[in-house]
Amino acid sequence: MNKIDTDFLPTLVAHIVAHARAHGDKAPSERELAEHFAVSRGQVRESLSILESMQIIERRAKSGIYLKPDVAGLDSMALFARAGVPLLPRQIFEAVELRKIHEIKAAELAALRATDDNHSRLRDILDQSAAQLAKGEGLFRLDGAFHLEIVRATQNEMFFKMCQSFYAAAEQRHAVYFRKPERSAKSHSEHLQIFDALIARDAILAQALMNSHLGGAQSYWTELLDEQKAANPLIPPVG
Amino acid sequence: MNKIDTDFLPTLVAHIVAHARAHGDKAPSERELAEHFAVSRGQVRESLSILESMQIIERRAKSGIYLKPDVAGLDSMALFARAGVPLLPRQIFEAVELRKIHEIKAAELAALRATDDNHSRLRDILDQSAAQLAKGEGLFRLDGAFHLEIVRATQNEMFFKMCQSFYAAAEQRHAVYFRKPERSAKSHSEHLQIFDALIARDAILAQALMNSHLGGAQSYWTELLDEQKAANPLIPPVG
DNA sequence: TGGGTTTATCTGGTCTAACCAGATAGCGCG
DNA sequence: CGCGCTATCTGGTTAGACCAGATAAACCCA
Repeated sequence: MNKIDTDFLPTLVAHIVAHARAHGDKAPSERELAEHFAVSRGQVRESLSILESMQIIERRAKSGIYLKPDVAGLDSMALFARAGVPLLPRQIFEAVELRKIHEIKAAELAALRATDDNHSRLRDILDQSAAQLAKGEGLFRLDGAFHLEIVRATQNEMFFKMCQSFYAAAEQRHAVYFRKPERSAKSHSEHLQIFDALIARDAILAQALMNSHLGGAQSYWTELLDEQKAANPLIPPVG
Repeated sequence: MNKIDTDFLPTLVAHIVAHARAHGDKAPSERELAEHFAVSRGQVRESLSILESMQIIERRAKSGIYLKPDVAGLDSMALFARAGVPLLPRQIFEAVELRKIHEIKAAELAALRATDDNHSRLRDILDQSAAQLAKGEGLFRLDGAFHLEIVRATQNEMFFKMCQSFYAAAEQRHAVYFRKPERSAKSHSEHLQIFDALIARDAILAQALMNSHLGGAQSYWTELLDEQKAANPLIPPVG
């Protein structure tokens, strides 16, 4: 029973969100949370202080804990994803847009700066992807790995960490996306093209290829969100 | 004595960093920290859990608290800045590069999406800047405000929050930069040009102007870091 | 019945005092 | 000198208590 379980935070978030939805943004009290999860109040307070630092909740002295309605940070998004809390369409749109901005530039920089090590890591991922496709399985994790490896090749650690959060937050959605086999195949062939551009150190081409590669994904999400909006104009207020 | 003072975290970080520097990455024990800051161990643990969630420290059960040597996150950078802990040259380089990537794209999107409200906010800032310059004072905060307002005009909240962290982390360095009056004047005139491009909704021009505007800053930092490196090849290991 | 006031309860904020068990270092023995 | 034992330290975790402001329920008066 060492330390607090690493997935206690997501569980806590899920619980708080569920409760807050039904009680006007108000979360259960610290004492209630402690009892519910069978831990001490101290443990709960530690976790809550993290959530507060992420701007997910607000603690009003002597009043209660309130779920903030406008979560937009990178880390908090990833946490919500792990907690299984759906994001607002607006948040997905913003995240997809940001991801595109980042990765297009990453492709350019990667073409210029990638080391042999970066190249071989990318090649490995592509090989695994090919094998996966041959077995009739979707890409999913390998897709994310490929994209992140490109960001790593920019040699900018901060860049890499930021993009990691994007993928952490989008994991579930990507899993859904890659359920259709033809998407995996298309993605893979585009990855191969991008890889060639990186090897050739053609920054312009790499950038352009990444642009169209991600453009497909972006329009996919845009259309999906439009459909959802049309089908259900009442958007649930999701932190 | 409500809650924990909002600047307790920076103070704690500064203390931990100072101690860890001298003791091989090892921070004082929780009990020592509690005594030093005259608070209970619970308070210390709450703060430490936040630092751990930011990847600034590592808590090894029954062993101690260790300062992580490779802090690269956005929030942690901002916290270090508030704590007065200098960043590694590499981190500054990375942050400056990322900031440039973000803001160039922001200028483009802002040209396309800025509302009348965004325009008038920008105009206000420029007016204040002109007044400040007329009084012979440097820009500094108004420079950051202008840049952030452009990001806000992209209508992408997540984008805005991310860039806020950049400025929080860079505040001190910007203060130094703008000590030279001619830099404020140059910056202001470039801001005016960018503003005109935004009003004209010329995304291409806005992007290009922002590129050269930030290019100046980037080369400034690059040169400065090169000088430092030449003068002191021994780079202090700064979280 | 309506409105204002009193009161009892709840809540976060904070502290103290423990216990546990593994990590760690110091000591002593061989 | 090196090995092993032991006392100490450390984070992890809990229980219980007190404070004072926020909150809402109960109450009372007009």
